[in-house]
Amino acid sequence: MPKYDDIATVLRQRIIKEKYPPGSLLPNQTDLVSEFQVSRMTIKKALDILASEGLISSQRGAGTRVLNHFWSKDSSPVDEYQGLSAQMAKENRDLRSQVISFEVCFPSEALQKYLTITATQPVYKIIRLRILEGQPYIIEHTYMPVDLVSGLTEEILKNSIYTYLREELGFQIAGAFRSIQADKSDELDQKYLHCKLDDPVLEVEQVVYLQSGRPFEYSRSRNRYDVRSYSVLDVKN
Amino acid sequence: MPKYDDIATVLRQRIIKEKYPPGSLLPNQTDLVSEFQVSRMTIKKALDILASEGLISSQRGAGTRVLNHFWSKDSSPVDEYQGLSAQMAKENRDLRSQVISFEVCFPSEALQKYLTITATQPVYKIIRLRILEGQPYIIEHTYMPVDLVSGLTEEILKNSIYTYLREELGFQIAGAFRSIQADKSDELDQKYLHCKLDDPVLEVEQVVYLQSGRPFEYSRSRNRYDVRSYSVLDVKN
DNA sequence: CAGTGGTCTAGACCACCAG
DNA sequence: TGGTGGTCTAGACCACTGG
Repeated sequence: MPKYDDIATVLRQRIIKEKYPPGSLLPNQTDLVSEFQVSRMTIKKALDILASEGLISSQRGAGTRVLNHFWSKDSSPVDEYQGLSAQMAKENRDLRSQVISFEVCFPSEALQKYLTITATQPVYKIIRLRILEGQPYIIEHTYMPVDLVSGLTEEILKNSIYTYLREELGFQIAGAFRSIQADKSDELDQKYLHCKLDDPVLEVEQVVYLQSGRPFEYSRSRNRYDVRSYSVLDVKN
Repeated sequence: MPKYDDIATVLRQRIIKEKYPPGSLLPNQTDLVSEFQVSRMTIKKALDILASEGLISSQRGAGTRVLNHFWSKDSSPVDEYQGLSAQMAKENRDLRSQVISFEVCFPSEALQKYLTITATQPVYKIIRLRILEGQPYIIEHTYMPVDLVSGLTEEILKNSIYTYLREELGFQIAGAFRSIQADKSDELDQKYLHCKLDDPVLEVEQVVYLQSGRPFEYSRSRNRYDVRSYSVLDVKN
């Protein structure tokens, strides 16, 4: 673990414990250099991490201040996605998956564009209902190219696709591009999420990329509107 | 402008023009050092920028690869918010604002928590309809502490609050915390956004912070579900 | 194993903000 | 004007990947 991560962790704790209270100035970078016995660039990197977490904000000439936050805990960060299973496991919550359908087909034109494949490269088409602590939670429509993601079984779908991809296939994920919108509920939503006819759904569309640069998943997650919201931190510079 | 920004701009252009095609390796960092005649740390910073934009992905031992994306342009990045006026002005789109109500009141308990103020500190309570190219677009419910944001007038509300805050009051914005959810439309939405009874809305809640660490705005933007979606780029490391 | 990217240093200069 | 953070260098060592 890099030094700047350790230093960021120490400083983060001080901010949380209000040793550096909201609105106050942090010690200047030269003082932090003396305290941690590292070079100033390393201190700067640690501060950059905290700034990207929205904890502090630095200004030339002035100093580095602790920001003063409220943040809601029941919102899921939209940019910390390692698969829903991993996210819920981290919070020790019981997540089950029910496979609604599991097929193979040729991709539509839109899907060809998303996954950068041709019309004749087959894709898995998976629909799963995710059940959180006994309550219907999300319907996921997932598409993956068969040549890339081989050997999927119902058994894997019932557990975690992402665990399989990481641990069995050695996938390394570079990131994802997501789009969030509201929609009217469709028949599937009503049947499985127990939405009422006029209930809206919150839909998250995503394309996920490997470190090789290849997209390997396109999915649409349809969330009950009353149980889930997404949060984003927007930090300048 | 820092050197790393210039270098990032040059490399970004090469990626866009496919001098470095999707999936290919970039020249290694030592080669880039020779080409640009800067130190390796500077090259690294330039590459970090491109990585944070989702254009490339680096791996120890292997190299730095160009990612292969498609991304939709009709989605608004959720983390590039300088106020709606500024955003639309940049795209040369005609945005008007109709003031639905403009009052002063004491804050609710929730609002006290969001804005870190007491029950007796008055706040502006503003409801505006934003009209894009003649079409009703968003209803914004905005709350700001009167002691911090002084001198608001209807005239300012009809144009851009953010321009006023930046240019007249000298506000420097550190960032914002947002939460996105779907909701059923209420009477105001139906009346002003011309939603049908069973149309959903996409709601973005946000608290915006100054560089001093103080929150100065809490707002809820209610968007017609069929005209707007938000996009997020999620990059690992 | 050679080659890659990640980290780190000890300085230096500069731009900016405050009093 | 003194103190702050932002940038930049020219090296160095290390961890990891791939053949």
